[in-house]
Amino acid sequence: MKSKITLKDIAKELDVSTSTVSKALNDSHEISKETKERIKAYAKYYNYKPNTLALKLRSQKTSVIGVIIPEIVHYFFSTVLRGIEEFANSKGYNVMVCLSNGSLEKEQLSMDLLLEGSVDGILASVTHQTQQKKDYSHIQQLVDDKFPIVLFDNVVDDVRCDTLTINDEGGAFKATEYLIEKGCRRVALLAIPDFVKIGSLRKKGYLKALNKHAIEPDDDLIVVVEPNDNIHQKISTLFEDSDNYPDGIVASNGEIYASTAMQIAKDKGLAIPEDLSIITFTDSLISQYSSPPMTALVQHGFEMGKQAVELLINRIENNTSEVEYQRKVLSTNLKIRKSTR
Amino acid sequence: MKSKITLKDIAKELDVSTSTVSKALNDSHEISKETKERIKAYAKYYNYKPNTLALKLRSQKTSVIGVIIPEIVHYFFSTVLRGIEEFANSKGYNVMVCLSNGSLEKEQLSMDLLLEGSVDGILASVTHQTQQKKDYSHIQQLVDDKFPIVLFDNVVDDVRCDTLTINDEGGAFKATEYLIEKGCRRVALLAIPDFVKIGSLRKKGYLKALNKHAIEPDDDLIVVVEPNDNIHQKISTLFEDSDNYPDGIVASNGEIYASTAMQIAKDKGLAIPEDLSIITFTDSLISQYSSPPMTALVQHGFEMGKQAVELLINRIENNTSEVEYQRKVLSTNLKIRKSTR
DNA sequence: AGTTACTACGAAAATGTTTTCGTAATTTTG
DNA sequence: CAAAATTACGAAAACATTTTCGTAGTAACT
Repeated sequence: MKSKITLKDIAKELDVSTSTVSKALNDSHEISKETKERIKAYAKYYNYKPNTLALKLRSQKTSVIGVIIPEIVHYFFSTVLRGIEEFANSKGYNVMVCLSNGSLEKEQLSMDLLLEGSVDGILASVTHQTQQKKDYSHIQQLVDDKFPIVLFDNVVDDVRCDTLTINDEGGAFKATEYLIEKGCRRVALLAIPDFVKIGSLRKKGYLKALNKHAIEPDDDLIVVVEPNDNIHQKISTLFEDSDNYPDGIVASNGEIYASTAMQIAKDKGLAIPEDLSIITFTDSLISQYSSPPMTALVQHGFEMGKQAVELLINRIENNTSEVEYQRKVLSTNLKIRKSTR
Repeated sequence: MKSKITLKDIAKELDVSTSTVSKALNDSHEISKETKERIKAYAKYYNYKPNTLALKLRSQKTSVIGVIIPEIVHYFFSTVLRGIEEFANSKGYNVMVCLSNGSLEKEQLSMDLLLEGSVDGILASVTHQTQQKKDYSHIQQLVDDKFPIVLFDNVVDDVRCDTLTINDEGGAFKATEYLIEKGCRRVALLAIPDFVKIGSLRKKGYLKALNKHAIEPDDDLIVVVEPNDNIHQKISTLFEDSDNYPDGIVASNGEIYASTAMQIAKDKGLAIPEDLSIITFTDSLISQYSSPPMTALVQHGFEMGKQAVELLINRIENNTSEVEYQRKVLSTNLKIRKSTR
């Protein structure tokens, strides 16, 4: 790589001091017009670019935001990342991504890495494993150090820091109630294990809706899909007894599950939405392009990314470490398609 | 944020020089065992972490790789990014992402940003707009400066640098030939405009396969979908004349198009795959979860990301600026599902 | 005893900036 | 015309490291 020209080079060549050059390029009033012009012309001619590393060291600011997410090949997370990138960029920040790939260990590693002064702040969605093991020490440590951090989507309550979530409970409630209002009486829930925060919240919303409409919850209608389960087999349990098929499904764990359920139902000869209505959490391309296209709870990922950055930059720039942390909740809305009556 | 302890702090407290502290922590033989132990103990107790920025400035190395991609909410690109992240991490690099969002201007901006010394090298897939305008000056400039850069997926040939692509021509050929061998005689192509490199290559492969099997190409069977087209309407032109329906479709522009075509065909009463076979480029969740699941050309995104990083790190670390650039091509393979006979 | 070698450390330079402060030279003011 | 103010610049510190080189003191060899 071609070595770059520095302030010192310019100074030597033009027989002035580096401070003069620096000031001239920064348009300081301390420097005479002629000198400024001379220096600027020279700098421009040799395509001088200040060394970012030096600037960062000097200012003790990296202008980089670290993002830690469990996965990237994932519609919701990539949408959030898009929001993060766009908004961060508009504020003069760059984005560094670290994928935890569902592993607590990698999550901790990433934090350590980012912490070693590479970023001004961290945006993170914790992995399921972290929640399962309830090991939040790496996050707690950041908070103790007053390092700017904002948790989004899958957050932990035990740590006092800014968080941004979607209204999981409300969304599940909304979806379930919609099905009930459309006449469903046996609404099943494809659930995420309770130890995952969003899992327990969505289940809560589901139960609340049943309760409001005086429908007795039926344990057989709640299928919890664990990490290593065979999805197809697990969901098939809903369709074992042909006298007791569900007439509605809320797939709180997303479209892959919803789609699988739809396929199983079709194979059993059920018509959708006539015999069975399905609503999925998270609205990606699968739900849009399945047949029939699925009614979905849309989570505004882009908006979430944007607002998360907003919170974070606020922490970073206003040194608001003493200010009470915020817990923001984004609402979801139901996008009605053809998988519901 | 809590201010961190520095070498100087330790030195002052322990009444030695900063160089001694530095050497002690780096286990230099110049320092006596007792002094080392004293210093290390102190450093550990106060959780000393060297300031990364200072290290980077000193070593003139950021250990960061910049990635510029057109989109992130995109199965293929996110998969590539996953490969990049994982492999880069294993080599001690972090990943900075910049999204060009399909705009040449943003692409240039991102390069400028990254160039200002924030990264050791750049990995980029150029946007369609860049190829359309044939403005490669920002890339050429990097190459002229001998800045490490590797282009992947959508590359430009006019610039002499390492590239990594999938075998677009071969893939399209393979897909088309497969359909012909299964008995299709009217194979349509959903095409990307010719100015996009991968678009012209895929079309070439398609035509080659027709030629090999002595099938006369029919312009009516080649539908070029331009950026602002109404996809549904454009693809529908294939199904205007019921006497001349295609019996095979190669969706070189991906699953959304394949899926739309499938929907249109179904609406026209065609059975898939009996009446119409469909193969899609890029294999994401849509093709897996559509009904029927689609036969697809799988592009090994993860592998591409990994190899791209490999090439780049090689350039960075071995100062191989004089070495001839490489053009690697990754093969694709056909994943047979239910959308083809 | 005189030379050499080694040990254990410190001073200073180097990475590339910005910024504070000091100061000649000039200009303005009363 | 002397004092004050302004202009235009440079020296040096600061950011936090690593590394080269120098050296005092001791140990080892001939």
